[in-house]
Amino acid sequence: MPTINDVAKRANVSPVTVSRVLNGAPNVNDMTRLRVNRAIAELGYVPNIVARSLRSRRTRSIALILPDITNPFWPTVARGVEDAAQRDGYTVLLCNSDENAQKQARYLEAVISQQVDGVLIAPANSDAANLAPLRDRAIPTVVIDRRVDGWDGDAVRGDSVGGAELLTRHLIELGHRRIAMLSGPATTSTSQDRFAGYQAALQRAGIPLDPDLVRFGEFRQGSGAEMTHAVLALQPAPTAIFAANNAIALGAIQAVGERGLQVPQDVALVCFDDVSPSAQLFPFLTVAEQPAYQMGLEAARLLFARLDEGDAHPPRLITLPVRMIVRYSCGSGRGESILSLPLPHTAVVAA
Amino acid sequence: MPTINDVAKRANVSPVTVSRVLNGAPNVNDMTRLRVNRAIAELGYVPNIVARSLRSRRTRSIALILPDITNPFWPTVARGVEDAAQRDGYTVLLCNSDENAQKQARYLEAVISQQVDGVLIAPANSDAANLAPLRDRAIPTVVIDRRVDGWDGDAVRGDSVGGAELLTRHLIELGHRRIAMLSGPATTSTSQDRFAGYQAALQRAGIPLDPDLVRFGEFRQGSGAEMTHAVLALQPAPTAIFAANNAIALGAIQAVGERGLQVPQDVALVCFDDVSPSAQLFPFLTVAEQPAYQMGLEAARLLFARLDEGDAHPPRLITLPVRMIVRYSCGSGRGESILSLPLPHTAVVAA
DNA sequence: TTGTAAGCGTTATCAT
DNA sequence: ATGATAACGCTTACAA
Repeated sequence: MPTINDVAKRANVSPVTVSRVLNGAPNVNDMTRLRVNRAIAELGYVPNIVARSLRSRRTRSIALILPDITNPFWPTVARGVEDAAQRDGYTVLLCNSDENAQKQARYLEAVISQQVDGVLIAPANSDAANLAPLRDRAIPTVVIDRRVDGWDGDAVRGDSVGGAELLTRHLIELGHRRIAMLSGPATTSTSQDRFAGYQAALQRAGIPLDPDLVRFGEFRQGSGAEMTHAVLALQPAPTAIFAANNAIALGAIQAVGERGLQVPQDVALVCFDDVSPSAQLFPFLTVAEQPAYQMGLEAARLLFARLDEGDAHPPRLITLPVRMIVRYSCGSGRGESILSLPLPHTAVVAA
Repeated sequence: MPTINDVAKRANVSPVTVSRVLNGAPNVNDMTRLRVNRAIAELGYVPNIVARSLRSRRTRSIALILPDITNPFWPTVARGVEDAAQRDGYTVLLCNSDENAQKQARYLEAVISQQVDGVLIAPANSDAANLAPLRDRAIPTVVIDRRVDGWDGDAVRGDSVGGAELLTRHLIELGHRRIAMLSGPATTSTSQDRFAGYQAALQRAGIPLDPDLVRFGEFRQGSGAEMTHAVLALQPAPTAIFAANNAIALGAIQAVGERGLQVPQDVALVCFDDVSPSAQLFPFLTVAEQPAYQMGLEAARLLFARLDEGDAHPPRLITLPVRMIVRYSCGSGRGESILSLPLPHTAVVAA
């Protein structure tokens, strides 16, 4: 592996000059720059980022810590982050915490050890203690998708409360009164907020909350199936289900099928997050779609801005609008129509 | 950020001794080790991997370069890699080449620059020139899922030919004679091999190959939909479709629906790779499932073995068996039965 | 069992 | 516009 010194010798300059060329410093003679670039090409030289980072104390890398890489929502967020990072010349370390606070803690230590310049994290739960290693070292951090109690730093979230309220209201308007709410862990803010929206919609419609119809589990298909079986066994059973995310909704569809019933004929279903990429295949599934790609993009931008500016600005919170996509099929069941509504009572808020 | 020197001072030892404790060297006095560990804990010291890597010339990181992170097949592979890596204390850099040779080249340069110890790659195409930077620098590499012409290094693949033949034969046994083959880029070996298996099955059944029924596009839903529309517009139209991967199959389902038809009533469909996690939702879809998780696991193990052994062993090729899952529904369409067949003529081959 | 010295490849700083 | 020097934090090699 050729080093900067090899390049310097071949170009008859000092290593410092090569470094200047590599970093696009303005004060380099055009001829010199040419010679250096030729030497770089001839040797197939690639800078050693490890050495650069050690000296410059910046790695131009960020960590992206996600709770579940097998849920298509998160890879979409990741692509937004990647695209933003690529534009700014940052490398993304993608970590999968598996919704597990311990695994998340291990990854945090790992990426601190890797000297990442900043961290994007969708935390496994809303306990700020889990983020202490970041705060202690003053590592710029943007929290994605979820609230963390007592943490006031940069954050990007979808409007969980508003979206949940809208979905629930939709079911109510269709005539449903026994609506089950199948949610993720009670310790995540998205579970809490979507439950709050559900509760608000019921209250506004004068429908009493039946605690039996509210379940907290995991944001996974298996958990969704279990919870669905549980609520469908109730007497009387709910006529509609609100799934707090796409994986839970898939579990619901599965469980409904296992009981010899069908969505939407026998049980109505709505959910948060789209079930992409196969969304078109469920023309009956009304969803509150969060702009996943944009969420990643905005979060990364926020982080890069913070890395540039330091603590000049106060923390920023970006709340992204959620749009409800009402899908319904007509006639034979093969028709497809998508009705897309902008959410009136949400907006991008800079706090 | 405390350094190894801070720890050394607090524990009244030299930095070298701290380094020994960190790396689990055997020749350290128990009392000393205790003092050092206490100092580490008290200071909240985390080793600087950048400095360690610069000196030791090993980063304990590997790159995983995948063609499409939004296809659930690849995240599953990634989880296998991650799990193997975590066990061996390696960090995985996940890169998404987007099936794009240029983007792949940029990522290769980036991870070389990052000094990764090794690379796992599912190459965007079968041209060995794309992997030259790895070969030139003698960076241990394992090629996943796809062949690279003229590259003889470690590799892990599924049995594309056998799986394709099995799927095609299945359709033939169901009575189909006009079977469309919708594939990915002709430059990827998986497209080529699956086409070869398709061809072999037709030939064995004495069915002439109709070039109009064979299409090469991209491994994406959109491409699958386009190709489906194209072949369904033929006169006479095919009665069955073999999709070369899950995304193409989803596109086929979509396009069939858009034409007012249904799978499997109007058009039969089989595909390579499962459409997980929504597999249960398509109880009609017969697939050739590659063991994605295991593929990642084996590939990582192969790489770690290579990193340990150097070039002691000749290149190893692991071909993983593909299992065909025949799904069929009875009666109302809600029944689910899965018939799983081990593939008789495939095996793990160590070459 | 522990320590000293040197150096990994780059860039910050200061000088010319 | 270019160069000399030192330093980033750690581990290797050697010494005690």
